[in-house]
Amino acid sequence: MLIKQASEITGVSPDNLRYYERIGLIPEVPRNASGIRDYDDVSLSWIDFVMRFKRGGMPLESIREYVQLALQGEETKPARKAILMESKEMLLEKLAQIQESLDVIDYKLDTYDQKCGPITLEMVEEWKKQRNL
Amino acid sequence: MLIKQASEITGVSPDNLRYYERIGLIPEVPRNASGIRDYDDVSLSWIDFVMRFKRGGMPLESIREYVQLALQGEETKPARKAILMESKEMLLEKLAQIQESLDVIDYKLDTYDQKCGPITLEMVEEWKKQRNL
DNA sequence: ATAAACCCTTGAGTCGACTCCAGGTCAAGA
DNA sequence: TCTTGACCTGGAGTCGACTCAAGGGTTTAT
Repeated sequence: MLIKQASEITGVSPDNLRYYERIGLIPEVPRNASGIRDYDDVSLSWIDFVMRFKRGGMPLESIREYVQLALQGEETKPARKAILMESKEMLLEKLAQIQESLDVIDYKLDTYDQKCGPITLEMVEEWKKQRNL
Repeated sequence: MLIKQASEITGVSPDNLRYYERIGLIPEVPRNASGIRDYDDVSLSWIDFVMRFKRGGMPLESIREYVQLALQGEETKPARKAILMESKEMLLEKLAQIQESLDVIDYKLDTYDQKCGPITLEMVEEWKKQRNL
């Protein structure tokens, strides 16, 4: 399968697919006789795997590290497990922060008619009270 | 309160506080007679407010837009409400994506001893089955 | 056999979000 | 008074993650 089709399936631009391969974020894709990339199911599943982490907000460097370890074989399992556990922590943290942002938004939306203006001293007091400061 | 203390309270570096003010992400902070920033509760609550959005992953430009509207008064309420609702959508989307990343990680961790190696064709098949592809 | 629509690599450019620096002001203590 | 340390501005530099462009090869349809 050519890069264009792989791009349509994965939603990643051809330029980006080549870029990700260049920096080792995804393993090298098989080539045909003329050196043109020929994506197969394995290539696609790597992209799918990697993009889930990327969309979760993980830095490409961490994902790259994981992928490179995976390509090196069995003896890198402990290192990979460590990365996964670290990443999980990071994502849980992110989840909590997004939840906090959502809380602020819902608060603003709920009390929209009263509270959407510039912040005033009274609002600050109310704010503090709500957070026990 | 001097910038250093404001920095300690908010966890945002002084350089960054000045930068955020420069780009209009937070409103101008009051100054003392010699032109030195003098943070008060209102300044701090703006920073707190803005940082919640930022930590949620919202682009600074969107936050800036909201803050600038809020500074312009009552007649910008509808626009601000729209931004909040848009942001909420975006954050919910992010939440879902992070949840997906976490699912992948948990899957990998659960079946660690069997599945942590390079991706194989059998794994691709299992993968597809699990996602009904 | 020529054009159109793909593909390739390498390297440069862009953009958001910092981060640092030079050169200068100001306030408090020895 | 002089040093020390924290502050100021404006601008340049950095970094991650793209994104584009130049220059060239290949395959397919007409």
